[in-house]
Amino acid sequence: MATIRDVAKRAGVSISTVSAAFNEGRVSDETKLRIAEAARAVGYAPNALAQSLKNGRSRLIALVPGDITNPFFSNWLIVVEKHALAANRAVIVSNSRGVALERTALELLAAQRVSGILINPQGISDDYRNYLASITIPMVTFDQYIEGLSLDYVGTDNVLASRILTEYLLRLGHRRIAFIGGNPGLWTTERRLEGFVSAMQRADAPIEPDFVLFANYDGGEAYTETVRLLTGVERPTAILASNNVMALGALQAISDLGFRCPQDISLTSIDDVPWMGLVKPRLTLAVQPLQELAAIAIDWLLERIESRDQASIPPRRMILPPKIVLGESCADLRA
Amino acid sequence: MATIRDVAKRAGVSISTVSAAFNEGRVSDETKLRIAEAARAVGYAPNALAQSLKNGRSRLIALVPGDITNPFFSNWLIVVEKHALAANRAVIVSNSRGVALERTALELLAAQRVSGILINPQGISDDYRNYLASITIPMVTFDQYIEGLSLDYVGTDNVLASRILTEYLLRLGHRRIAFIGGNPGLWTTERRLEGFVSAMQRADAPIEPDFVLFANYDGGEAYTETVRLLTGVERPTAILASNNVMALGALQAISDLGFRCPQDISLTSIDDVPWMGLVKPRLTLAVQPLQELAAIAIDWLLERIESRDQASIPPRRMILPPKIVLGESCADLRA
DNA sequence: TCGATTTGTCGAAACGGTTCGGCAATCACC
DNA sequence: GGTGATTGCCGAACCGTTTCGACAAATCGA
Repeated sequence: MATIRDVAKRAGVSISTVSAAFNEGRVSDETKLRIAEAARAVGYAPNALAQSLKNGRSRLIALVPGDITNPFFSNWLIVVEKHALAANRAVIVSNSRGVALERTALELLAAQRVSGILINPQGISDDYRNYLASITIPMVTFDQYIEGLSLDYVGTDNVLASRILTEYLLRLGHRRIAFIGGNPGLWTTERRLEGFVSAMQRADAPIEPDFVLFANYDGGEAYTETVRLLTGVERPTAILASNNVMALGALQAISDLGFRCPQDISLTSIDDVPWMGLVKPRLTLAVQPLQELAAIAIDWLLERIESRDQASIPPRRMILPPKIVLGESCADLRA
Repeated sequence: MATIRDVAKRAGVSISTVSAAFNEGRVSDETKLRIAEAARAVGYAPNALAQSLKNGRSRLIALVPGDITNPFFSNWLIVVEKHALAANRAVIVSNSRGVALERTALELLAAQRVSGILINPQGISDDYRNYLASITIPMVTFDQYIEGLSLDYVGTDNVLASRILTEYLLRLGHRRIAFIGGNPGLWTTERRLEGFVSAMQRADAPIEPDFVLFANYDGGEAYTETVRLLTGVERPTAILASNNVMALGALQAISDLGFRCPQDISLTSIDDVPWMGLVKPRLTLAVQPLQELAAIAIDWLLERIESRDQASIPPRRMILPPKIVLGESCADLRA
């Protein structure tokens, strides 16, 4: 690979002049031209490694999603990448699937001196929180909020999302509603549960302990839990699944057991579902405003990265309301 | 951030000894211990940038998929990441969506001196081929094969995949079969078309020119094309879509126009479909052996990266047969 | 016309590691 | 006890950039 020295030699100038020519240094137009020509001739492209080492920071932005196979996260990548590319930065993805890997991923990214991190933090231990706090790289968290950390956060109003869905079911006459949550202790899980509980309580609808389940945001586990729910003595009339893959798992269980949705059981969920139009029945959903969230997150991150003193920017929070999409998955029991 | 010098000072040794201690240099156990302690005390972690600069190559592996939102590719990432992590390397994803970005992505990766590239190359111009050939970084191509390049390649037997599906339809009595291809000129598109054509010819079934369409591996375009197909004077009795998202687009069109699948029109496709069990009817598919392909690709790449002289390894090709999954999306016309 | 600025270029010192040759001190062997 | 190999550590050079101070030449103002 050609280096700056090769270019300098060929153009008959010093390496500092070449460097100045590539950045906005003071170089005469004539010399600039000669250097550009020489660079092309030897096939020179600056070594990003050396640049980053010198600058103390690379041009890489890291995205640490929980599960890249979930379209929610892969679409985050699309948005983030578009913005990053516009700022002449590349995106490095470290899929963390599981908390153990999350720590490893962060250490690797820190070693790479990435310029910023966009993370969906799934860890909940104090240890992990302390580790996050110790990272000095600009960071924006999304989806999962970690309390007590002074980090930027963007996310959806999860309480609102599940409250709206629950109230919708209640309005349709449902009283026996089951809730399938994600991982206990996670911010989104707890908030979505909170919205469900508050709506139920306000309507004086009883919350059956057996009807509150946790399936770790996993489709397979949601399937199992739903099977149990539907084969129990007393069945719910509706299920609120707190994310897309769990909703699909639940729907699969409903279908496999020979139940019909919504005639036998209603289903509603948070998050968009891939190819929703093809899933029968079309689900009623509280969809996260993914495009907006991701755009804000990456913009905030870039702002931190480019600011002289990022510590001077106070931690910000942006919480957007979900968009409600009506489908045909909820039966009207008032008839 | 603490540097190797800080550690050296605290441990009372030279920096070369610290370096030796961290690699497999000759250092006494006692000194090693002291250094480890000092490193912990100052919070030292090697700067990957400096290491890479010195070694001339980073510990990053790049994955350049066509479209990360397609589960086919995001699952590639899962497999690749697992293997890479085991080899203590991180994966950087540069989603190339479109050919223009592909070139940019590669240039960025080259500047980062990534140690290897796993690419699904969508470009087809001579220019692009020449550019690929000029890259000296170890590289393995997958899915799309570029002729005339001495690069490793792993992929599915695309001719076989569409031939099997076509023959299956023919056996069920279909004669008027439509083919929806991806981007004209792309390897997978052409091979899948080839399999379709050869099966049709062998069965003496006529290939209607209007029944061979290209929708650029895009669900929306497939939708449009299918609408045109179904509103034409003479409708096909079956459609072979050459990837998952186009199949879903076609199915959506079928459903939106009020046709029933498979009673009114049969549908089959290549690639797995996310949450296939929930898409009604379940599709008959030729599924690519993704896990195996990705594992081979990353293993080959790691082998190249770790070999002293990667040019000495001749280019290899691995083509695996698809797995056929029977659904209920194809009607038997012989009845 | 002369001193003060500005302009264009250069050399050298970093950034944070790795690596290699050198050099005592220790060990093995006869 | 002398020779040769081994062990454990060090200093210095280097990877490919950026940046800063120095400096000659050109330009400017009065």
